[in-house]
Amino acid sequence: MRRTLSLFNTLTRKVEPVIPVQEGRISLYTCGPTVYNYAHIGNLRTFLFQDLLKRTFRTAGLQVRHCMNITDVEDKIIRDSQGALPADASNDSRHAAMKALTDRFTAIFLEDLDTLRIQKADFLPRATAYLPQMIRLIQDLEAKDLAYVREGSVYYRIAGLPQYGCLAHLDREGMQAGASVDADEYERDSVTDFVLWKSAKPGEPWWDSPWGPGRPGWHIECSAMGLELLGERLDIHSGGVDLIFPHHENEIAQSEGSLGHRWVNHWVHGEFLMVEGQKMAKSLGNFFTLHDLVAKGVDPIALRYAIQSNHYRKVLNFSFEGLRAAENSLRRIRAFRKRMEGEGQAGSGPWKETLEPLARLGQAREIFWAAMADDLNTPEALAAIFTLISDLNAQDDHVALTREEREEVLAFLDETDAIFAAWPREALSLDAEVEALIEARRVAKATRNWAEADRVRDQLKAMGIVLEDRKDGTVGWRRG
RNA sequence: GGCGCCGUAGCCAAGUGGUAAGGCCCGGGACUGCAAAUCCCGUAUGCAUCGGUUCGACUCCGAUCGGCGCCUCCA
Repeated sequence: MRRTLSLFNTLTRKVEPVIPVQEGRISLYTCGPTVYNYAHIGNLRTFLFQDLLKRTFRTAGLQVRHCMNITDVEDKIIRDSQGALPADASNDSRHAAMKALTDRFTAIFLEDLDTLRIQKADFLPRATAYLPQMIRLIQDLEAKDLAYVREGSVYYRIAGLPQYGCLAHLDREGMQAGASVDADEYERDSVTDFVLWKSAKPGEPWWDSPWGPGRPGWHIECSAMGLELLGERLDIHSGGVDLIFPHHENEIAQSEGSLGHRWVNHWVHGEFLMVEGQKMAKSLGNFFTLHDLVAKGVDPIALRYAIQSNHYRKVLNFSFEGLRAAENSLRRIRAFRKRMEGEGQAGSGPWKETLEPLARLGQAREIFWAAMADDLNTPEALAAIFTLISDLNAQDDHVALTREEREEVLAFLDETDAIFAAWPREALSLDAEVEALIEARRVAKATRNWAEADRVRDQLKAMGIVLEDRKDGTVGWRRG
């Protein structure tokens, strides 16, 4: 079945249902990384939120065409890649140096996505592969008198677009007051006009263009690639809140200036992440990349859960205590899954409120989806899972669920895991060594050799296998 | 100066006009050889503060205090 989801739209500042332009198919553009360094957990929060968004739509029965750009030409990339080159280095060698840096960090970024079980976009275009499209778009804006040339650079004339400021909800006067003047862009008609094409300065890699050697401005790549790969009417465009202005406002100016009509229906932005109550900053020593945390022994999936269990539009305070809570919460869900995979134990007397497990499950599923459909309310959706677990655990203690009921519950866990990717089905088989140890412990226990039984149990625990003795004498296990 | 957000138990957090979901942690009990897992019981007379509206407010309005964001590169 296909469900309709609602999301907060930055354009209107209201939660609105997402009605795809093409029924059942969502086009999604998300602003990707600038690949000049390791992604930090703040960046990754945004990508994790977008993964949640995408997986929720897919699990809700919609197709999603997702495009995420890889920004591989930009000031910081140039700064970090050109330092070792001589002043008279050729343009080819400058490009090669830039590409070496961006190739390296693109690969690392893609690994990070895998580590966090973030599904890769259907399109991952690199900006440098779309120069012709960007140049064409700028020419089109020029033809429409929305762009002008100054000394080899091209600027967007925001005075030409009435709706400029609609996304950030800024009026022109307010912008004038706050705008600062970039020293080397003083030649613009208005300080709030932004650059579409930057003329090359000495020491920078460049491309040929109708305006001479230069490189694209930051905003133009998203418009050009979004238009090229997803089309003239996008359902959703997303990024971090910091991109609302100027980046997304400028994307709207470029795309809608060229198209002459609305480009994106739903703008969705994820909030920031703080660390232990403070803004994340290298100077505060609280700046973490995924690699830093993994090196500290953090389970990346616990990080995924810690981030996704908070609402995406609220500032998230990352902490190691929160990470621990996430690990423990996951343990509870996974233990429940394991229990449902096994058989029920003999009941121990009457239970005060016998449930109809399938009805209870259906109720949990509805609450879960109502919460997710309401602007991705993950705290409430997860609460529906936890109360279900609590009720069914209690039920199963007294009147064991049938095999069929257990399978239905597992199907719901699969369904929710398709979104959260944190409690997957795991291989039921164990390797021979573990099997042998479990048997050795069973024998020791049967002969009341408690010391040996405990020793083997500890040994297994060190190997990541936790044993659980059941009432009927059998022994269960789980990874922990 | 302009625009906007947030303040709910030790920690995280939902709710947003009808009398406080959920998770983590913690205490007591059951089960167990001991554990683990699980179950049962308990844990905010109160939702930053002070006023107001209302039969009734954590939820609406106003003020105050505290924290944060954007207006400039930034997830």
